[in-house]
Amino acid sequence: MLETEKVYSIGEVSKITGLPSSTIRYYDSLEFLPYLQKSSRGIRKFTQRDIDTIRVIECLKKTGLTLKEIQDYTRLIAQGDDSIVERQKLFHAIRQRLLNKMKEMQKNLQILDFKCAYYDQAVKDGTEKNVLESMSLMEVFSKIENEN
Amino acid sequence: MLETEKVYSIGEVSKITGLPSSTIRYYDSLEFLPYLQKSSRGIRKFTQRDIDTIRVIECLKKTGLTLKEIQDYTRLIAQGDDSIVERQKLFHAIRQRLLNKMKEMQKNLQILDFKCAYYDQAVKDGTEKNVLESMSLMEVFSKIENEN
DNA sequence: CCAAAAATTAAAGTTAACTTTAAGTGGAGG
DNA sequence: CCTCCACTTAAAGTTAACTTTAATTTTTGG
Repeated sequence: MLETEKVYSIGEVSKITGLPSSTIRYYDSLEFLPYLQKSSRGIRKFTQRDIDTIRVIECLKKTGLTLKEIQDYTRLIAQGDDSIVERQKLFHAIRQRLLNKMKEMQKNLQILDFKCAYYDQAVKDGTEKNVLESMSLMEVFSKIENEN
Repeated sequence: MLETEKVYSIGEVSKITGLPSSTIRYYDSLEFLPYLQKSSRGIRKFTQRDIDTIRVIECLKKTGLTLKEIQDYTRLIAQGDDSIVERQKLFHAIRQRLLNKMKEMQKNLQILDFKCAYYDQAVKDGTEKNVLESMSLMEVFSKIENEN
């Protein structure tokens, strides 16, 4: 029994990933899927590996990479082992980028915590007037700055 | 001694916030700065309050709100105390949105941790070939799923 | 075997969020 | 007074990341 890997159509991959088929085709046109195969008639045949690649692309997009940057990365893949050091550096840099983003999110959470507390008080009072005097956003900002 | 609050020019605010003047004007044109005053000759005079507003706008943008959504919020401000309950709800929802985003970032960090470990090993080996067999991204994905 | 559903490409269109340009005004320093 | 710099508006231009359209072809189920 020869092990034949399951292949997926673009429609199936669309359902699995939640991305429209047009987007997946668009990504393919940017050469984001270096392992993707096509049938003799030109129909795309996705394997689990291609789906994983799409998931990684989504991850990279979420950490703020542009499609141009992702393209640079997938082109490195196409170069094979010659580019592994470069790709190693790249991923460590991207990881750092995400950590910075997460730190920023923490700060934004503090601002939103303040805003929630502010409006909770305003709703209790029935007016903003008194809250404005007793709670200052500036204090939150300088607190955030000084955390460093 | 009457307390006169310091006012800033658009150029100063640009330096403080890191946003181009054109962007600040653009935000003003979208009515993002409900408290902003202009001189008799039409020159914008920013107070600390306006700068704080810009900081909050940046925070909202970072948590993923569109300018359209931010506009909806600043229009609520213009309605005064009548809209405080709505604004309270809004900020609690935005806060939840940020928390979800932060959770997603955690997942993305796990993917990037895997990618870093993968390439660290590949660089050690001098090739990807063996790593491909011993480390599977799919395991990371299913682990992430099952964390719930 | 045939109709319907799903796939293909190339090219044009869309949207959000700015950014630039053009033409002009106002105040500060020499 | 003159020049320069920072400010103004309105309108046009830009860019990224898709999305839609049109015209075909392929695959699939009865």
